[in-house]
Amino acid sequence: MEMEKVYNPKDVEQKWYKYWIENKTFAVKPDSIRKPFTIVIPPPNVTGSLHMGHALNNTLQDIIIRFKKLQGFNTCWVPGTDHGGIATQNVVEKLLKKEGKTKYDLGREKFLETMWQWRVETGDIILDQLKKLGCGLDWDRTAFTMDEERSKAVKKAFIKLYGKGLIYRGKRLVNWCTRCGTALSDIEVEHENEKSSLWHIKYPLKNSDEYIVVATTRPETMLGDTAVAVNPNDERYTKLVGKTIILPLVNREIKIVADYIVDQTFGTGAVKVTPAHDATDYEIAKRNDLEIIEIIDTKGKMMNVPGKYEGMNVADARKAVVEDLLSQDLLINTEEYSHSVGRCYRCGTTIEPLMSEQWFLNVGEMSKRAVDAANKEETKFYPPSWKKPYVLWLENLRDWCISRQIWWGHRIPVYYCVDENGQKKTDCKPVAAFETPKECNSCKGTKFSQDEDVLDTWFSSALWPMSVFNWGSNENNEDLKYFYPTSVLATGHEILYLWVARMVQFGLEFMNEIPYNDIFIHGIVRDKSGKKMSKSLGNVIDPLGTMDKFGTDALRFSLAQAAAPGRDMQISDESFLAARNFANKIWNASRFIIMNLEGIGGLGEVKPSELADEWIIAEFANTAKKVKSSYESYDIDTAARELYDFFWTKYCDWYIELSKIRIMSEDKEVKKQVLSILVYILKGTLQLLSPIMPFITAEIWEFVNGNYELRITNYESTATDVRQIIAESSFLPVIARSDTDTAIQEMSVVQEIITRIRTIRSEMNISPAVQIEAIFNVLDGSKKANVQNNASYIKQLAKISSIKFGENIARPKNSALAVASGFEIFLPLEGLIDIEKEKARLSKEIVLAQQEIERTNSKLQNDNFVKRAPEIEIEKIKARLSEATTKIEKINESLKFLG
RNA sequence: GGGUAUGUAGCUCAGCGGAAGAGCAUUCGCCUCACACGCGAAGGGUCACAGGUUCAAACCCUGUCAUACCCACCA
Repeated sequence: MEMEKVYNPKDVEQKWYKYWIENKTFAVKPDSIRKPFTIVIPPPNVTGSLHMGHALNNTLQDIIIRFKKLQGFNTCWVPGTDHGGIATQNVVEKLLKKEGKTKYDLGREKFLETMWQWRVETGDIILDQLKKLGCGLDWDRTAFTMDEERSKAVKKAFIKLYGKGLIYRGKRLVNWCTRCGTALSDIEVEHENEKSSLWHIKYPLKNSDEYIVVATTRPETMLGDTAVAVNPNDERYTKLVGKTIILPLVNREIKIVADYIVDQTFGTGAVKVTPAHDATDYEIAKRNDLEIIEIIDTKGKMMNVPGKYEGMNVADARKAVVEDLLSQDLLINTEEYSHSVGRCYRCGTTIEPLMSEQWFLNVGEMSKRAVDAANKEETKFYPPSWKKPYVLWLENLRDWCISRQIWWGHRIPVYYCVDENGQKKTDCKPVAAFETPKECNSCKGTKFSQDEDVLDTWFSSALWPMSVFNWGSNENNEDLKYFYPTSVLATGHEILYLWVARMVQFGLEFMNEIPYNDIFIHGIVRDKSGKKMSKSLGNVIDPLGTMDKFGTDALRFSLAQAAAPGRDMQISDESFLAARNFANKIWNASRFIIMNLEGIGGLGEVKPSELADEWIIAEFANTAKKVKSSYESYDIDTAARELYDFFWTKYCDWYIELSKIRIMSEDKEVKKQVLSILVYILKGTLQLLSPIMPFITAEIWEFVNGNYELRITNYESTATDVRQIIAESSFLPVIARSDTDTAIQEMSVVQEIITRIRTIRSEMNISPAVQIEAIFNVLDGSKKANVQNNASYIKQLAKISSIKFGENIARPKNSALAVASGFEIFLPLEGLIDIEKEKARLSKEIVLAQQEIERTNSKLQNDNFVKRAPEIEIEKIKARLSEATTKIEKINESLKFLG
């Protein structure tokens, strides 16, 4: 079976993923010998289809999992999806709307049926797309936050917290989305700056001509004012505190109160207080024992207000109030003003703070424990800079509003004892339970109604690392014991608080143990111009399209290469193209080697026989070490770049080129010897690269091993005896050598010489077909042997016909000069040389050498440097100085010679 | 108001105490028996600015200025 000239990813990818699935390559069970390495996927919403953010997130996880597998860990990566609460309900509501229906037309039960049906039809799309990405997930463990097992976990967690008294119900000021018709938690509100106005309004004092001026961005809420507040230290208002105001338009009597929170410098220093619709005002009201009047209902309409305004929506009410104030001469001025407005993170509607009866979770103790864990480095951040904001957030956390007034989600498992008419019996205590209770504990009644609300979708997400291992049905099961705590959580920073922090809190609460040791925070994928990708901007790049066009490995490589921990990245076709070219380079280098394996009767031992061999083995050892430690610390970008550089520049451009002399050799043993090394380095590199580019490396691996007939064409499950590239503990041993540095140093001398000759060839426009002669005038005898021994390299790569060595050789006529690493190299170029060009070239080199002399001299003349710098450093500088001096000397001689 | 990052070649980014690097783009030469998705070579940078520490700073410290994101009870 021949390899194609250009790598064609499509067939290869399909074949291999199918093979992995059919052979259960990623299926895993607890194992008493091997250590586990576990990741739970950040479950994408069932609404979603794969976007670049998912592609990045899952590529990184897959890289980590595959690397750990190679290292010998029993790796487990659990897939799944999130029911996505409000977001998902909104999608289905929109579909209904197209048919001209609302969820109320269907009713709760029918609507949920529709939702489930829709979920069954579309919910797994994203999982299939993850397969296309090549993710090594254990599909047998696929979980869904609303499946039976996960639902059990949710109920169990709720009941436990309820039993501890940490969950309570209360009427509080909450964030309300009038469109979604539900309360939201504090972090589900997104703040955005918006241009608006600051209205200055006169509030007349009772029985007086005096008035106090308040400034507000929400004039319509004045209808619900129950006080005006000033700062107790504000001398302007000291004598007004305690006085009564007649609230305009409403004619209610309200008091002027003093409260420290009022900023004297803002506006007029006097604040109207609307406790029912503003968080600050609510606190002022609590401190000052003020009445709370609700004037906006859950639909965003005015209520409990003078008839004229009753039923108006907020925006209309604002206009009306402003007009009325104006006509009564109570509006002093309107200032342009920009302030931040809260919006629903799911639909963008302006949030209305209002009083509502909700379920809350007291998170005080859990937060403290999470902070402790972070401070003790039990949860460790990559990069560490995320720790501080994380801790700060936890420390200032308020109780979590966990109830939502939607239908899609986990219904709150609280049951109320009701009478014949379905009315709640106030004397009987509500019960939290897995199922409807049989009998009321206090009145022995048998009729119950379940709480109408559902839980915040993030409540079930917070249980994910436990619930996927069936914590819900059995706390002591083997999987949970073995895989929990998981090893690392990889995610973008946008859900650090929403999800990551809460998993830690719940993990500590229920398992008494953090859910993961490492928190790997990666950046956000941006477009070419640095903008966040979004549908509305029309700048999204579809990863599926990218995979089709450039190949999955190319997509993965370009994401990996850009994924420095914590940093956002810009992605475009150019980066995919570069990665695709890399894949093709790997393919062709491998193809070249594989072609040459034919007929050599197997490979031999890896035994270096000359400098290039020593050198590439040394370089590979260095690369392998760096790459492994980079994977280890989630510096995936570094690993990718190291491999790219090593493979392309060192392996292909130098080693393969140098090996060609021996590959073409008539002597079979010589050929075999060099191919053994070529294959060893190739296989080693493929393995190190396989976490990032699993498909192409797997395919080539089989070709190299000569297994491709078996594996690729009819790989039926019987072929399991052949070790795959991604088998556990299959890292090839890295040959470390004691003389690593010597080989690298000696090689660099040869490389420098080759490069300098090539430069001359290029600048003198000498066709590659023309072989030229080189004369080496040895300046530094210690380097002679090395270069002489490797003269064939110079001949091969610099296209030199013959090399002469000598001492005190004068520059031949019409020759070009290169001074490098202890040699003066003359290239006789009779009829080819352009004397003027040569002069210009040499003059330029002199300038550079001159600068070098100045730099090094000034250092050596600095007493402090000579006294305090380490010996090695001083030696280096001296060497540089002498090299530059020789160079100038030699070039000057030549210039004189040229006339 | 507080916090966190980031400012290095035209673009995307590495480097984080001892001579400024890569890829793409540009220019020149090559269809060299693996690859034109390629090979060889060249040009291109007061490493945001100002101080400081150090024999030595793109790298450490301080401040300033940009940019991005996050948090906050900006009426």
